Amino acid sequence: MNTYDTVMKLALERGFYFPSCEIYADAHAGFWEYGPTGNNLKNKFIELWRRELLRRDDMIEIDGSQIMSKSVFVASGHLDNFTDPIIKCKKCGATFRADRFITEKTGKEIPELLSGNEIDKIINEYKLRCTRCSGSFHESERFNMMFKVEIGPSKEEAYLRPETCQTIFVGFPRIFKTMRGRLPLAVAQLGKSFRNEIAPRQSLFRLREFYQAEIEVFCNPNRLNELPKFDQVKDTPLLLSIKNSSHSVNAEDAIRKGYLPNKLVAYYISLLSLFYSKTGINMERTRFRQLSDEEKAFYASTAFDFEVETSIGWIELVACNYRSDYDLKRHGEISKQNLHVIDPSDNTKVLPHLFELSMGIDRSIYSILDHSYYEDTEAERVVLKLVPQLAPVLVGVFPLVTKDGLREKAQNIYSELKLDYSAFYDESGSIGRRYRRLEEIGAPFALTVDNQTMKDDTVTIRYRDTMLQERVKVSEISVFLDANK
RNA sequence: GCGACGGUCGUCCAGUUUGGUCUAGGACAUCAGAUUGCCAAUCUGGUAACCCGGGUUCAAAUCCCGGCCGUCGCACCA
Repeated sequence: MNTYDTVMKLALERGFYFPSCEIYADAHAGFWEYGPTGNNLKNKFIELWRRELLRRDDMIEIDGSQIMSKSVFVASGHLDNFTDPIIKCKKCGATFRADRFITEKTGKEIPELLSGNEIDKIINEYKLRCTRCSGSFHESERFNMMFKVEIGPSKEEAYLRPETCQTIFVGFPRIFKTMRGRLPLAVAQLGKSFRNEIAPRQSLFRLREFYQAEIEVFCNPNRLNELPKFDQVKDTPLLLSIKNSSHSVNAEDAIRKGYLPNKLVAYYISLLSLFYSKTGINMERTRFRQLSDEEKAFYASTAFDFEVETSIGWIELVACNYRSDYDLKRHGEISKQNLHVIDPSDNTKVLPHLFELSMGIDRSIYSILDHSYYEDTEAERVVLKLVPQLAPVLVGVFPLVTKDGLREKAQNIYSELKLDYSAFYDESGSIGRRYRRLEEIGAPFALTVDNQTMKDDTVTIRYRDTMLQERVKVSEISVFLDANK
């Protein structure tokens, strides 16, 4: 079994994640649920995100609505660009991207937004047939990857957001005013997004409903190098992949050598890198890869993907896009609102540009599990080497035996700890089995109450990775945990 | 969405070829009890599955059809 399969198995067995609606035969692909263990891990990941990115950089966080009106997506471009024209063969049912198919067969360059009628006309004109079975085609259709919803009895058209950032953009004027914003201003949001993927696959990787954590940095495009706080991160080591060649440089040199365009971009990429290095992901198996023009999203002018190498290949965890003024300009035009703000540093009116960090939470969670999974063949055990901050359970509390008052002593210790730490109590079976179960969900510490505890009020504390134990006074447990969490 | 292959306890697997002996078996996990008392020990007992729907048949886990899910390939991937 490869690591993907073993992680999948562990996820199912230990309650990390599992298919949504799985007891029903009509459950659809692309929907997954976090079980108790995975939910703890995800919550701790998010808490680390808040600490290492939002609080560190004084960002502000909002929580926007998942259903948004049609106009939002007229403005954002998703209604047009998120739609693919497709043609289906009448005979064998094969489906093709209409525009690509025509270009390939006729050599004709097709404008991206050709109407269905025009596509059908060209198909007839050139007598195009299915490449697989030579069948003729149905009339062309459009497949939109957004989920449409109907609002109220009149069924007004609206959509589930395909990316969380749109709520940040449309909320920007009020957020900026009420929070007395100054550029650059970073607004963050954690929430769900929805994409009607044609072929969702590989559990947490290609989902139809998924978590994003997005950070939108509103900035003055004329001041991208005026950023004093850049000095705090200028020595951050970065692995950059530019046009297929790798560069290991610090943030300052990355700018000097032209790999990164400016201090603002370099600053946030550095913060992101520092954040991920604290999640337990092996940073030597990551890279920031600059996207080619063909790979970039329709709104991005410069784009880097933060990628991580897992057992199923290199995976994009974060899209770092310089979106320029694309979004605010479009929302300004369509809504007819003025989205300009004053930059008090030179008293000019400016339509902010945007640099975004668009993080996939579910993929990050998988990557952390993938990099943490460890089979200790010598001790015949499976260990998730999660960093203590992310462990679903921080500490297990076990009585060595249940008699002679050890059970009650252990239960007392557990009661003392459980409000402040993710603690877990277990007295069933042998002590070794309890240790094994605990390390499979990545708990870094186990406390065991034994006979000596009753004499000197100390317990053993066992380290997950080394299996070594030492004694610590019951009164010092919190001190230990605080120092190691 | 197309194609190939697959879907049996929580997990992995046996049974499907050749319909009946399957009231579906095993291992691990899990629960209860006993025992031991610091690393998945032992013993006893228990819980627990044929993906869903239809068809053929005296009889379907097994054959047929449809759907759903999974893996892989193609396509897609803001």
